[in-house]
Amino acid sequence: MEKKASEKLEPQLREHRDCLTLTALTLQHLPHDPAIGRQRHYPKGSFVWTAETTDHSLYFLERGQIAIMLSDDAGCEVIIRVLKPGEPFGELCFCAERDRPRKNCAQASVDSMALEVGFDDFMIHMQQDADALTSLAFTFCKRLADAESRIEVLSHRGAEVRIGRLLLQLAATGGMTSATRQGKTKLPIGHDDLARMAAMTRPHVSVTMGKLRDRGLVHYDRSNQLTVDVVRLGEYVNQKTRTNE
Amino acid sequence: MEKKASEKLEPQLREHRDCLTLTALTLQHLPHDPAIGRQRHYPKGSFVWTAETTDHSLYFLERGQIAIMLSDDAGCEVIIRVLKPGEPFGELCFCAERDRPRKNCAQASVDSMALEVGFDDFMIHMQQDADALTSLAFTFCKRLADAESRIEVLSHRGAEVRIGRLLLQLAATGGMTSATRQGKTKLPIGHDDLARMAAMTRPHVSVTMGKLRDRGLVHYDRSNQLTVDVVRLGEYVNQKTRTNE
DNA sequence: GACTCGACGTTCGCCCGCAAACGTGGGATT
DNA sequence: AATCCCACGTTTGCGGGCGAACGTCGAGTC
Repeated sequence: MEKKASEKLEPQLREHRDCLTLTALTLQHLPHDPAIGRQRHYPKGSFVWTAETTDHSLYFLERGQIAIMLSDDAGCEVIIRVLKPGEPFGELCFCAERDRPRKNCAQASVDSMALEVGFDDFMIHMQQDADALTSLAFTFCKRLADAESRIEVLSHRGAEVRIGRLLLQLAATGGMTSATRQGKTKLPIGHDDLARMAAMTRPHVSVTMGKLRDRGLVHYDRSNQLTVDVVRLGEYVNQKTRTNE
Repeated sequence: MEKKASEKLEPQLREHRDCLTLTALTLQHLPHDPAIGRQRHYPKGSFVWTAETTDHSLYFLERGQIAIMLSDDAGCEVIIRVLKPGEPFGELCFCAERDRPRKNCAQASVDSMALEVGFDDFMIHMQQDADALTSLAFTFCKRLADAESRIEVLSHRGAEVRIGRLLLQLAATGGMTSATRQGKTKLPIGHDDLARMAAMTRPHVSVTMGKLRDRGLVHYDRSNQLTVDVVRLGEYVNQKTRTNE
């Protein structure tokens, strides 16, 4: 019974984090061979690829931060995923895109370094290294779960629930584990990025965040990072969801 | 130049379909050993698992149709994915769910048969069969692409664009390939299911579909299945997206 | 053929998310 | 210290999506 508190909070999350640490594909699964890829530098704001890019490669982020976003006709608006160092990205198989006119694009949100690997080289290595292949499958699995979480977020039309669930998802996956206390999670993210993730306008995000802050579910101000009270926000969002359905 | 017409329409889709046919994990990748799993029967409307189910297994659909949906507190509302015979489903790794109070659930939309396989048995087989493991990775990849398409669909708030893009996605992935002509795709789906996929209300879907039908972009009536004019609908949706941004 | 059932259609009023424009404060640069 | 720049805040009018309730048509059942 000594694990009661953490079990009550997030038993599956704990298991999930262990799983990720152990099995997700990272830069370390690649052979330490300089010939395996080419190191590239991406200044802040530059694109690794855009909707117009035709050649598909794989990348492993070495330093910095890359955001995968949907490239609207009017520019890249919706953020699908944000990558941290070590993670692979790119068109991980040629299946990734359909015949739709839009594709995604990848933009460096800070100054970044990435290793570009040819798809064929990568597949050859995957077929030779069963551990790496297993890790690749788990990486896909994790991202699929993330994507389905995003689908859940976007399936809610109400602003508070939508932002609330997005914050909960970010706290569960990308959040700084170094919480001040149980259930408080810091999120290094601005309203602008939240708006692009929730497919909302930035002012509306500010209004909604203000409401959540007034209720004491999140904390932030001009000089302090966003902190989410996961437990209370979760309760509020669930109650709000129930009453609206 | 003899492939000009099809290339112009959907070059990547063709490649993608080949890719799927060749590499996606299906029932045929399992060893033909009756001890590998247990065959189960699911009557129409019954659940393979619900939000309350605690044990996680893998399933391969043998006959019928299963829908994976988000289990809202007020029941299952949003359809994430619809499976066809041969496809695997279930908690494909224990990472699938986070600490969020909601989980997904699986409901048989018609009378169905599925093979239940233990996770451990499955993983053992995956580690012994490199081809199956590669196929598993491609299956995840395909579903990740599908999920990201859904994110794109749900990121649009306008009803016509939202329904239009959903129809285009369904036509590109699940649609009957047997088109009457180039660019016309039949979709065996009702307004009710469309509403659950687009996270809209059923009446609003009917209104929106009526508008699209008036414009000649889709065709259907009380006794004829839905047919989508992929090319014209794509043009309309893109134009509509541009003017609104 | 009368019945039921399920799927599609229609209307109306409320609410809320969006757009646009402007205001405010803090931190970094000079 | 003055400046610029960026992130967050706030307001108003408007459009449209939602909810609810009801209507209509076709198909299968007996």
